[in-house]
Amino acid sequence: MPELPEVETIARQLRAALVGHHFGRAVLLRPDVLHGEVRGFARSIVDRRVVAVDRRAKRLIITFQPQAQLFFHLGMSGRVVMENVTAPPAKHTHLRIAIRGNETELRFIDPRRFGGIWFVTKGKEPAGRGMGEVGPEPLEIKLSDFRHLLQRRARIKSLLMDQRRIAGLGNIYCCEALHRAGIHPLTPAHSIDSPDAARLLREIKSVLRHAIRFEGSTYMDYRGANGEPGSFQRFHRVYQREDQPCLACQRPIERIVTSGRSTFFCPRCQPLSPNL
DNA sequence: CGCATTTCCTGGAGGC
DNA sequence: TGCCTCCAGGAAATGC
Repeated sequence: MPELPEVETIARQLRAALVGHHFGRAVLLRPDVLHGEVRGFARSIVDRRVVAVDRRAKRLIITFQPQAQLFFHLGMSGRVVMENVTAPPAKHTHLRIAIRGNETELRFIDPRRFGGIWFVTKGKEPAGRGMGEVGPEPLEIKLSDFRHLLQRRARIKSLLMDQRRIAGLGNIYCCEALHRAGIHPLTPAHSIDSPDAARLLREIKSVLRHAIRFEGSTYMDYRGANGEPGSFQRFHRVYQREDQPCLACQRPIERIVTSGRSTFFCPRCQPLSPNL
């Protein structure tokens, strides 16, 4: 489940591998993963020089000359990896792009196909499922703006998961940040007081930076662009730890479902205020 | 407005 | 061993 730290890791690795290089031949094995200006895609990108690789929200953006971009959304099981051209492609490899004068190629692999690729030119914005409007970056948002975000009735976990409000957080890092901040996931956002809001934002930033340092969390599918798993799962305090003791207080971690998602928390460290 | 439900999709887990 | 069913889950559409 690639969230902000996982996509950031892939972006950094791809940046090192791609910037300054030219795309070679592209082979789209599964055309329905490609959106945007689909017509003539392979012809459009061949021989173009990559000038930047960025991340915005959970999206990976490859920019190349002149005036064209590839957006990747990895969904649940998507991977973007650099592999040797002679290595047999994994099952569910949907796109391969050769790199000129290089033995590695870029491969997009996505078994569950919740992810996708968007190709746009002339500064146009991609649109459609997975490419909707997204809120501010959590590592850049100011405390005053974050406080403003919390002025709604929604439960804090649902709000943090809503990409239109704040970008890049998914199930893992929402659960982890809420535990570290001592806030119950079902707390109405507007009832979080000012010091707790500051604490929550601090913990969000801290857990994201820490996770980036450890190249993300690999629970099942996630791999970096170099094929290596992340190791931040070692530091998970609640995610996927149902019935295991809280690392702070020993109470068993509980799992509930909210907004259709598994949500893990410690009932002692994250009490739900009874007067709500 | 906010939340639950459904849809997309596959691999893995559990039942028998 | 193998078949079947169920389930997770990011995002968005739909219903209440």
